[in-house]
Amino acid sequence: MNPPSSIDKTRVLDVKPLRCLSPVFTSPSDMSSVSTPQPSPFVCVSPTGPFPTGVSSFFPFVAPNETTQQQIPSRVLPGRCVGADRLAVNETTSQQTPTGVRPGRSVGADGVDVNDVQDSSTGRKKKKLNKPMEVVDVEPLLNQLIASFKLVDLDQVKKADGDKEVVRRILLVFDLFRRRMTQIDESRNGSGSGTRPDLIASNLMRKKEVRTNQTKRIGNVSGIEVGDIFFFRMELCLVGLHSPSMSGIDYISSKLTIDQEPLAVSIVSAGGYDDDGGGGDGDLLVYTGQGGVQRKDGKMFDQKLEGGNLALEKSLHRGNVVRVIRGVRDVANPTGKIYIYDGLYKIRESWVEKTKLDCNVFKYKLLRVPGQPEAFKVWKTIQQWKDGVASRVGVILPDLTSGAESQPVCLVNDVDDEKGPAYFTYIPSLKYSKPFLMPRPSPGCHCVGGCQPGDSNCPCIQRNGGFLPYSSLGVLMSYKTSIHECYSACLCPPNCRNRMSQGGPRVRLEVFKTKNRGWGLRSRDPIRGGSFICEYAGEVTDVGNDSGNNYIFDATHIYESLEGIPDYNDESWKVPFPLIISAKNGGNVARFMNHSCSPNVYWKLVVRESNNEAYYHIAFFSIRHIPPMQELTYDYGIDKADHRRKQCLCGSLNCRRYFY
DNA sequence: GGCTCGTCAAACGT
DNA sequence: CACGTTTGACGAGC
Repeated sequence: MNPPSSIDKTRVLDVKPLRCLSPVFTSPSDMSSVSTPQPSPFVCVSPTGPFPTGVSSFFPFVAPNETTQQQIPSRVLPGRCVGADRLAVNETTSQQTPTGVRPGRSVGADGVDVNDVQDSSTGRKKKKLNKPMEVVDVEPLLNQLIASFKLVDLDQVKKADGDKEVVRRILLVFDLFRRRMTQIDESRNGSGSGTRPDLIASNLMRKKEVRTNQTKRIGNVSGIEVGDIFFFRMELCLVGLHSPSMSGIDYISSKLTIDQEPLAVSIVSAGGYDDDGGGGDGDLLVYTGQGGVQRKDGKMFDQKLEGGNLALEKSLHRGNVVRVIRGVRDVANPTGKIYIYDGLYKIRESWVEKTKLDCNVFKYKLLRVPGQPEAFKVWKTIQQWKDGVASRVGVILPDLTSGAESQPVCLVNDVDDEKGPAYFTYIPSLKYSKPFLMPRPSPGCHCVGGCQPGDSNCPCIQRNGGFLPYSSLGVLMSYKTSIHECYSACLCPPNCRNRMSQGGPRVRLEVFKTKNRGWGLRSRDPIRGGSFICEYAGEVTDVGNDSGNNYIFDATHIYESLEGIPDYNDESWKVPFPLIISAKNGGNVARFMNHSCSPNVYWKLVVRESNNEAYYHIAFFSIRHIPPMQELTYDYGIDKADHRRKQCLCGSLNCRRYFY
């Protein structure tokens, strides 16, 4: 490890990173620079088509109830059928067992109803007093997501055998839908009602046959790479990596194999039994067979050679490979687990062991097939760095922010001998010379204990359409174009949930030297889909023709993205002025994020309002779950002027070949 | 096909 | 915070 004092940052090499942006004003003539902001209604520059002002082509996350429709009368929600189409989240349980409702579940006037939305014209509250107050009509929402991600009527081939694109879109729809249901649930019941949004989402998707890789196969599953991570068992089911919702062993039924023998296809090692994760390189796994435990009373008995145990035995004798999914505890969410696809293993031997309680259990020793990309091993290595057991090669600086961020950001180069990027000043946030003036003053909240979901009186929640935009885990749940965070006029503490982008990165990021794209950004910690990563810090500038500036974020670029969030295309453009940020002289980790045509990160507009001033910030969020050490990239968008483009080296299948 | 059963969930409460 | 409680979905097997 190099002590920071040994590095003279002013003497590091000045190498231009491969991220040359040419900011160009494409704004209409009535737009002026930041220095003289117009207190006029927001101008929506639509990049994709002539949308009428204020009307988006797609807006999936409108709460489909009457009040919302009144607020947006021009918006018709197709396929909406009150009654038959309705999904009852709590309806069945509360009606079937009206006396057996658990505490915490809102069954009446307690809690805050979703439909309890402020009427903007009268200022009065409207409350839907119909009996099924607990019913949330979420199915149309899912239908819209399925449509917008082109998953309607998947053909039989795709259902049986998927590809990377289908897998990605299915996982995206699952997580977007699940997060939105979590948001609705929290707003009604505070910390949540106990319903399982993950189960509801997967159940509905299964009914609609929005799933893939249904054909069980031995070996890798198309569209899923070794090292991919998952946060729910249901995600494994939907993409065909491991189909049982709970059981640890997946196998092909004896009816479906040629010689009537069951064959194992995948196992989940998640700590339910006394498995041995194996020391050393992490390519060994001693797996315990299933059964032998009575779930009701915890009694133990002998395991039997049937079901998954028999399938593993048969796979051993045939020498078949088995997919291994390793479950680890999620440090960021101790009640949850992360499932890592660790690739193919071969069963080497099996035996029967006596447990402490004198019961027989089956044991299977599995060895990882060599030549596969590292997956679980990466996790082990990172843990060893953390524990100080293993030292890291190529560390140039342990923290290039010099303490400006709460999490240190390591500077690493294990590729060549370059000693670091060009000198710059680390500033953690965006600098404005002048705020944007609001046409009307915007009050701060009085949530001394932090904004709480379901508090319909909180002005910050109202500005976000009646919902807190972030979950308790800090995951983005809102689909609105812009997020309105609490700011200086608010009485809530700095750790308020609605200040997510103000605390800097929460994961341990590192700036590293890529093989062919200059410096890049990645995370040592796993990142859940929808997590805040960092903002784009720098100085707001109106200099759009500084060709020597390689560190520019330009919100006036066209951001079209098929794999992004549905309303990513149009509504993100509601910046009231052409926002261009220069991070040339000063910036944060975001200035190192490279472009990709198939990115894993996207940005949203975060508005911080204080009385009649507004500050617009660019906040980056993960599009999907990102395994540790995978490079973080976003789509730089397209410059309409079509000049100064650079050759793109992102390497994705749908690469546009250039970026700006 | 309907039914039962068992299963290395996930969230919340204590 | 490790453990129990609660509510579950899925597929195998009958």
